[in-house]
Amino acid sequence: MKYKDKNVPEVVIKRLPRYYRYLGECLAQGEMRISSGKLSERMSVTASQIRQDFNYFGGFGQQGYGYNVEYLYNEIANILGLKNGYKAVIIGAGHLGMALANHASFEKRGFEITALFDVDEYKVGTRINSKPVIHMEKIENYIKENNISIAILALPKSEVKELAERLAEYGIKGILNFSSAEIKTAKPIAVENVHMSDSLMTLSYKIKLEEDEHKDKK
Amino acid sequence: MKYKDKNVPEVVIKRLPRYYRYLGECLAQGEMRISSGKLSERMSVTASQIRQDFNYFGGFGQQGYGYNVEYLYNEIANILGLKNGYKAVIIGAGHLGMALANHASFEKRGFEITALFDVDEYKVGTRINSKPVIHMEKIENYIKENNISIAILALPKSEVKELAERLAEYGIKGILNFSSAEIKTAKPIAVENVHMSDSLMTLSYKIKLEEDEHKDKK
DNA sequence: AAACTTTTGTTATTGATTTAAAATAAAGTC
DNA sequence: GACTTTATTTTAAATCAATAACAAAAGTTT
Repeated sequence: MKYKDKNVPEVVIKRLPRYYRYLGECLAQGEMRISSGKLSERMSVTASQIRQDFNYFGGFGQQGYGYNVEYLYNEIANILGLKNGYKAVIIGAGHLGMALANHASFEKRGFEITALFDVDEYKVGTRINSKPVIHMEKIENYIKENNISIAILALPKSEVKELAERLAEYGIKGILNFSSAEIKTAKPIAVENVHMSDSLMTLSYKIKLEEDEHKDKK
Repeated sequence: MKYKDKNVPEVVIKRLPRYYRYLGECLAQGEMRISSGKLSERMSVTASQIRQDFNYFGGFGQQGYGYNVEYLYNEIANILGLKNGYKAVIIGAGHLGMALANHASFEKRGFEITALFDVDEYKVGTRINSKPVIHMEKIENYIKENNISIAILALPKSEVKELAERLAEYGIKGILNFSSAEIKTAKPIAVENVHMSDSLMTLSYKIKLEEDEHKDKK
């Protein structure tokens, strides 16, 4: 049975990038092998969970030896599709779009950001981190002609909903959404949200909790 | 029993900002009351979950009536600590730091961003969205004198680990971390991570899954 | 104001995820 | 080369979270 049939829980998927990052570090430090126990210590998760997680995709380790770091690293990359060379565009060349265009880690993870899109005539025609800024009206053709899989949305909430619908029609496979808008398209596509202010609110809760606990002790 | 004693699951906390956003929209549209059923339809979660979630913090609704939108909205703000007026600084005045400084939603949610910090002499002394850019060497005093609770880290991974440790010592209560570094401080403080490239990897997985399912059908 | 409807708060049930334990296989050691 | 150790795989148990069910309370209708 291939892992595709196993219906891997979303929580497990969300842990994979973290494993991947850690293994990358191990690799950079020249470590050849690692056991679930060692990995567990460093990442402060249970060894049991690590083994279980990897087993959703078929065992990559060897009893008595552990996991071969490089092999495991590559396998996770495969699972995540990082070897597929997905191409992405950034929509919105404001501060956030620019920040994302300069964000090296996307390319480090195997994604290729080919262009930015904006409606601002002053920005169109310029380059950001060597990537061209193109006018929004050209996006349909661009996506179709260049086999773009991913749209990274760095624009205001108000414009996102309508745009997402169009992008799905143009054949975009997935959206990385930085706005606080909820995306739901007629043609269902993959969506991943990065709600920055949600994270700040969650942080706020944790701080408040900490403060309250302190107060109670008095 | 106060909700603080109930040990609310993290998953529930993470849903609160989303409820909060939705209720904000309802409020803006002048809706006075809403039932868990209605909210459930709009947000595509079960009504049961909504009621259960709110009940962790004590019932805010009334049988036969539903929830008063404004009251619930304010209660969630209280739970999340959004009324506490936490002050934050952004560390790193690069593209991302600038994007965050211009990101209106932080202030809309009750946080006050008072300054940015950087080591670049060309940036120090300027203003970004009317907030001063201050040299990093002044951060300790600034945090202590201005009662800063939150540090938003928008700088490279390599600098984050050492910095986080220092910030905890200076009395920072929570860190919103935009780098891929894992933060673990001697003095334990609240940390929330926004791993942008992790999200992209998760998205990649979903796209790949979709593509593979398509292939299998053939 | 009685009957009926709505809708919460709460308890019970089901399902998912995590942790632990047992079984197994490879690696290291003497 | 047999024996011990290490560490995975696999199965089972326990914990945690989501959903469903329902009694109680409030609102609505006649």
